[in-house]
Amino acid sequence: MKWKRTHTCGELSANNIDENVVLMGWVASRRDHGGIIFIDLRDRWGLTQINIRPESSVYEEAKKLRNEWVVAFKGIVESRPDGMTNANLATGEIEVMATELEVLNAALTPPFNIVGDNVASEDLRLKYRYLDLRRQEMQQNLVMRHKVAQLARNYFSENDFLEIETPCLMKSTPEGARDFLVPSRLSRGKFYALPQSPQTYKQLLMIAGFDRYFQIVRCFRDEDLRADRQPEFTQIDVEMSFIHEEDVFAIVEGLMERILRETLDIEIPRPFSRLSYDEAMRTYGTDRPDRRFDLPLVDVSGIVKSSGYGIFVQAVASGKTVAGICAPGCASYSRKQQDDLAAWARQRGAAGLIIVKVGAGTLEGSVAKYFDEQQAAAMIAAFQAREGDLLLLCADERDLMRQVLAELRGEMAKRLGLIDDQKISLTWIVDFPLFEWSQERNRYVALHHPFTSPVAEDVEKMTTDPGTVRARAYDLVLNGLEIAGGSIRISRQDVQQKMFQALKISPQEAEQKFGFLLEALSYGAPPHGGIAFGFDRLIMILAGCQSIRDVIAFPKTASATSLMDGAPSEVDAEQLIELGLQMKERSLL
RNA sequence: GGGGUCGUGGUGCAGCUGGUUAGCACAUCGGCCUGUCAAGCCGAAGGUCGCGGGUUCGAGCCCCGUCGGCCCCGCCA
Repeated sequence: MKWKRTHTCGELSANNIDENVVLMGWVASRRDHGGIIFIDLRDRWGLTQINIRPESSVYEEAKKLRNEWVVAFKGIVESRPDGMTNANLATGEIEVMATELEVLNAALTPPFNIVGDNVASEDLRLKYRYLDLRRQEMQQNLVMRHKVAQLARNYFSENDFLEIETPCLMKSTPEGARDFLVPSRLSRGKFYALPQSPQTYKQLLMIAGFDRYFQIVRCFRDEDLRADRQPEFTQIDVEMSFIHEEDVFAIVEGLMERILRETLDIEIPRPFSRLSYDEAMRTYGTDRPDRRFDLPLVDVSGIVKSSGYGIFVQAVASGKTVAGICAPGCASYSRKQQDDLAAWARQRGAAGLIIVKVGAGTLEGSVAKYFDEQQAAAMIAAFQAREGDLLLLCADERDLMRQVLAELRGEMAKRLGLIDDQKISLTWIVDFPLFEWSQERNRYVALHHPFTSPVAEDVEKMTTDPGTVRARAYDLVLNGLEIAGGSIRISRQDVQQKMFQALKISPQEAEQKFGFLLEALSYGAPPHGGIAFGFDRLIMILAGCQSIRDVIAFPKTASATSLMDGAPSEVDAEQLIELGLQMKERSLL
């Protein structure tokens, strides 16, 4: 490299005219007119047009340049002739008249286009991730990610929080997600686990007196992937002492307010709306409703049980629920469209979908005749339906019904164009139950995690009636995605032990797995609580991406592999020997 | 573990109910062109259709298996 760069490719303007400059970057585009040659030089700050005239001493060499070559140009900033400016480019008023050129590195023709919208398939993008990341869209996503991370750091620091790092090699814990295990060489036969979250550490930091902690931290869960789930992901982890739920809400709302203002220039009303878990489940069928649109679930069991429609009557009699949503203006759906919807619902486990058209104050369609006038009016009132609407009804076990209708609600909103993608909807979900019955494990499991505090007056019921115990937990839902979740923690040892009991964790196991925490709780643990953000998901929404992979520099595929470097891979026999490990054929297990 | 979907020149896609030399766009290479900005025009090269097996006179197209990408269910406190 012969010269020192004087400017980036995004900063030259009319103010720099006549200056001698040195730019370095990648050839984004080459337009060879036979005489004059234009090169778009690209770096992460932008694009600058280089002008090479036939009389230039670098003309012959410039002819050889190809896309993605790395080059340095020395030249003079000139104003573009009238009518030749490019308003789409920050540097569009000027161009650099090349006087000297140094090729810093030639490049193979890339396997896909870096510029333009002919986007390659995702597996190819992942294999050549370093090329994919050159694309403007990906650069913008990672800039957004940095901005929000930086903003969060500043915000928490200004609010007197300390960023403290916690270990990546920790003790494996039962409950929750499957751990990634790391074999120990020094303690042969033993394993570390990578943290699913720094949950216990941040609680120990509270006990240590580091009131107001935060950390932007990598977490690991060895579970199957989704568009919004990676085996390693990042949390903004927060914990505070001597606080109540409201203190957490206030801090988080302040952060979200600032993030939305400074990234999307959106002002959001505070305080954020709140919805109890029960109400969310009743109204939307899910604990993370997308409230950018309405379309509520309406339980009409009470109305239909006295109708003449056998399916409904029997369903209600057998303890099932009949509920539905009202699809506005869909009465014009053809028989086929209706059948398709029913099939769609069956595919998701519902027994079917019963579809009723709404006329002028009446119900129409084959089912309508089973409803008398009064019942029909009650139905229409319940759904606040109008003529031309379509009622989509489901008769099933409550939880299944909710699951199906929640999905149907989202699907119909999409089809009807009810989702305003410019809109931001933030809702706190509160009043979660502490436990959830697990059919599979035949015991209660923690809905949130086993360190979540019960509501004080429910502590006694932890042993007698766990299903009714309320948790001091909360989630923050953004446009139907859970972006943060937290709780006030258990800070008393006796309550923590009750929790383990309720989860059928024996005192021995509790001692073995969580003895350190139980002991710590007995050395003066302050009341404390906090929250953790799914940082990648947050960025995904802010960047308008459909997948978390697009906001992670080097993500894994759906089968948790890295197509670029080939991880995971086999290791040398010697490495296994050192660790005291031996591979077994799957058939021998 | 299960379900769905995709896999065609370097890339993105098309390929009718299975039937002659598998199309298009971009990229690449060459030529022309002094003002373009994802330059333009002309021309060329480049694929046997992820892989294996099967059905058939004949398969990119049908069937079975397998590998890989993506989406979903289970799972993810």
